[in-house]
Amino acid sequence: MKIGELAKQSGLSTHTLRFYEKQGLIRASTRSESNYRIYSQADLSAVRFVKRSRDMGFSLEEVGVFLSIRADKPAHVCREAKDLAQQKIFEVEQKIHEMQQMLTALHKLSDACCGGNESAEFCSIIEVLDYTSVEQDEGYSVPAGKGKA
Amino acid sequence: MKIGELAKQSGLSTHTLRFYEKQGLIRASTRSESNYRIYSQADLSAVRFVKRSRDMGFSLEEVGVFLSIRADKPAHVCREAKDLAQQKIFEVEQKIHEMQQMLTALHKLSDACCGGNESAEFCSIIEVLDYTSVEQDEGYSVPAGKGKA
DNA sequence: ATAAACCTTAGACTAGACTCTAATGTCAAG
DNA sequence: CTTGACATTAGAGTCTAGTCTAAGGTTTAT
Ligand SMILES: [Zn+2]
Ligand SMILES: [Zn+2]
Ligand SMILES: [Zn+2]
Ligand SMILES: [Zn+2]
Repeated sequence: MKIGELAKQSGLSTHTLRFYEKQGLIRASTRSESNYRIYSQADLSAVRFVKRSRDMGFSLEEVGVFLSIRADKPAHVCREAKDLAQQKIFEVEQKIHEMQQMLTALHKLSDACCGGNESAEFCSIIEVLDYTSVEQDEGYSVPAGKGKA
Repeated sequence: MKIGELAKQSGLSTHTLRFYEKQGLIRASTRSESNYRIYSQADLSAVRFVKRSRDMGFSLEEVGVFLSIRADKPAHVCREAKDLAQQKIFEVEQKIHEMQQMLTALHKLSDACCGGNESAEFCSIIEVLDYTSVEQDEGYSVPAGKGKA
């Protein structure tokens, strides 16, 4: 099949497929007389392998490592693959944690504000973003802010 | 204070502060005779406002909106600020959800593999990444894979 | 007076993963 | 035979948020 068909079958764009080739990830097993890329079913499998890996959060570089393991399994050991997976689990957990921290802060921010069409003069969101625990030399004092504003 | 001092006080680099200025976010209220940026306490507050907003996940563009609300509160309404906050909450929740999906998939991937120093010939990680629900025309069948490999 | 430490500018570079363009060649259908 | 869809290449552009460099000017301390 040609690149357009592979794009359809894999859910990636032709641009992306050529880009992956340039990155050394996947290449067509043959070329036509007119130099068109001709892909086999095995090529399609490889592309899907790449896509699945990407969907799990692996970078293109990491996918490259998986591909080279896949290309010559006896030359590699399980540990190589598992290390990558566990490293990725760690990274994703870290990011989830960061985002959950953000989310907590954002909820506090949002909940304090009425969200109405009134002037933002006493808007709690701006106040909270503005608040500095130790504010000196400014004659500025943090508003009490009991209600939503 | 000069930019180096502001950097210390705010926890941002001088590079970043000049970059923020170029982005139209914060500028020194005055310049010295020798054209050095001279920042006031109010400038420091603004920079901290920016930093806090960034830490909550807002983009520089969004921070710019917050800053303009902050700069002229009566000209704005609470809804503007709250919309931004809620939109961000939505985005962060989306991302957390995606990452949790990834995490589930990654755990499945990782748990199936022994992680040992044996050949990756039957490595479950490669197998799982390779698996395609509907695989035809290839004489290829998905391995049973009961054990960790 | 001279070195260290600071400041200035414009602009280039980084990462990651695409995404698109231009200029040209090829192929199938009407 | 021409039109339109598809293909080729090298290389440039996009996005975000910095990060760094070069080539110089200024301030402070010794
Ligand atoms: Zn409000
Ligand atoms: Zn309000
Ligand atoms: Zn394994
Ligand atoms: Zn194993």
